[in-house]
Amino acid sequence: MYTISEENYIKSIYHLQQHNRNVTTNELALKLDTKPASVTDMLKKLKAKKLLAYEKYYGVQLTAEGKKLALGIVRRHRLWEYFLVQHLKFGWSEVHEIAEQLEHIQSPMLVERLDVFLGEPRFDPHGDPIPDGKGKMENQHRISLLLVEKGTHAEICAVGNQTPELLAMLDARQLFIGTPLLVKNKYPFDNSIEISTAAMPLLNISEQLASQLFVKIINSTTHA
Amino acid sequence: MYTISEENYIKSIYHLQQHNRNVTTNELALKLDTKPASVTDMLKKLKAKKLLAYEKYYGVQLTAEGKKLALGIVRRHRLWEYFLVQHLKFGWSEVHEIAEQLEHIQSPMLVERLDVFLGEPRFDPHGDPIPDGKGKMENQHRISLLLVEKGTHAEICAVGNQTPELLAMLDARQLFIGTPLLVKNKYPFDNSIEISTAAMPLLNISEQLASQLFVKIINSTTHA
DNA sequence: AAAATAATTTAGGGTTGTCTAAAATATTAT
DNA sequence: ATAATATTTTAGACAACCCTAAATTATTTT
Repeated sequence: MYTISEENYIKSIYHLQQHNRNVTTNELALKLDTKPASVTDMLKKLKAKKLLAYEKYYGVQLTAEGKKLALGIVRRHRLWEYFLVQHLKFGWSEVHEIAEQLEHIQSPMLVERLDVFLGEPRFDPHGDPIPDGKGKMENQHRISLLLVEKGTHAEICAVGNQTPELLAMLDARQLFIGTPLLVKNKYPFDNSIEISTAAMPLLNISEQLASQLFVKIINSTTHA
Repeated sequence: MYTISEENYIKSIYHLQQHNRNVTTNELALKLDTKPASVTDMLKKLKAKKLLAYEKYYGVQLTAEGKKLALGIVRRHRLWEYFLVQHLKFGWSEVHEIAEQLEHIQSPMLVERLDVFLGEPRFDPHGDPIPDGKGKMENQHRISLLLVEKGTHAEICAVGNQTPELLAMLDARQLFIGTPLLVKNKYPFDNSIEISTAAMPLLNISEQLASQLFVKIINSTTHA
């Protein structure tokens, strides 16, 4: 089994690898709130355990085994988030911190039973897909709100990051996973977007916010 | 906040204190599966944190603050056990190990919401009382099976320890928390007891086993 | 292509919690 | 009451994980 620290490194590398092909020491130190020197130490250790390929000065990638471990951690994290929101009635912005702890509980049987208890959900409360027992996950057909054309009906299905700042902003505007919306206008001046929802008839979304909002297109009236 | 190790020490001291007024270094080392020297080190640390009173060579007792912490840990442990058995369908003999990990998750809000979700249970699946948010717990009217007289109807309400050995034995005999039984005979030769249950019409219980089984008396026909 | 800068690693050290072996203290037996 | 034994503590060390400061390597600028 692996320590909590090791698991956190593997998870962070996995997430960073989604965007950048190659993960650097500094990125990792930033993400893990630690110092580059500490990262180097741990990378050597994880390399020895064959969880990642690490070439001095040239960054890191997960091995197949490392990726498998990462997906297991992500699975646990997202299942617990689902439990916290669905059954314990936490707000979706409050659960991340607690799930960070719960994801490290060691017991394969616990994870499988939790999954069954929850009804084998495919997406967590933030709209992120939950890997199954074999590490497979569904790829939701999602697109950044920035790219949606004027006149399109869509539904929020994920958020790009889970900082408290972003989540607080969405709460205030009553924008949640599953909220339907209509893109009423797009302003090239600042790339902001004007939408309307059931709760909010007119809402201006900044470029920065829109870039973090992912939607599923319901139908388009543009070409009518 | 406290480390997992610190919490484990406090919890073990609490449990040992239930039986022995004064807890010794060796007892603790045995219970925590560690060496006496390590225990001494930790006791000094916990004394400095005012969680216990510790006099060199003369054992340990928890302070009010230490006891409060211990009750908090016991509360978390037993709530999680309840969740694991009630909702995730674990056998009552499988949950201890997992609850040992879950009890260390840090989040007061999580505990309170879990409690509400579970329906604020007063007893865990082993029949042990669950402390409430203030550390209060109900004292079930329980008595060792050894002391029950012949002809008495009773119901199992707790087990004295949770070793896998004991729990496996109870499983095999289909003896669970809540199982009603009748004491048919007591044999002074070896202090064994003969009982009958719905599933098992005639069952001999050794002195060792009976001493670990606690029951609630339903009614007595002895004086008829 | 050399110099300046940025990123990364190494060296040496701290903390927590553990260990073994030896010393100190308490308890029990005679 | 002293000797033998059991318990507990101290001393010194180790592993995991983190740190700072200095050295090394890579990248960017000129």
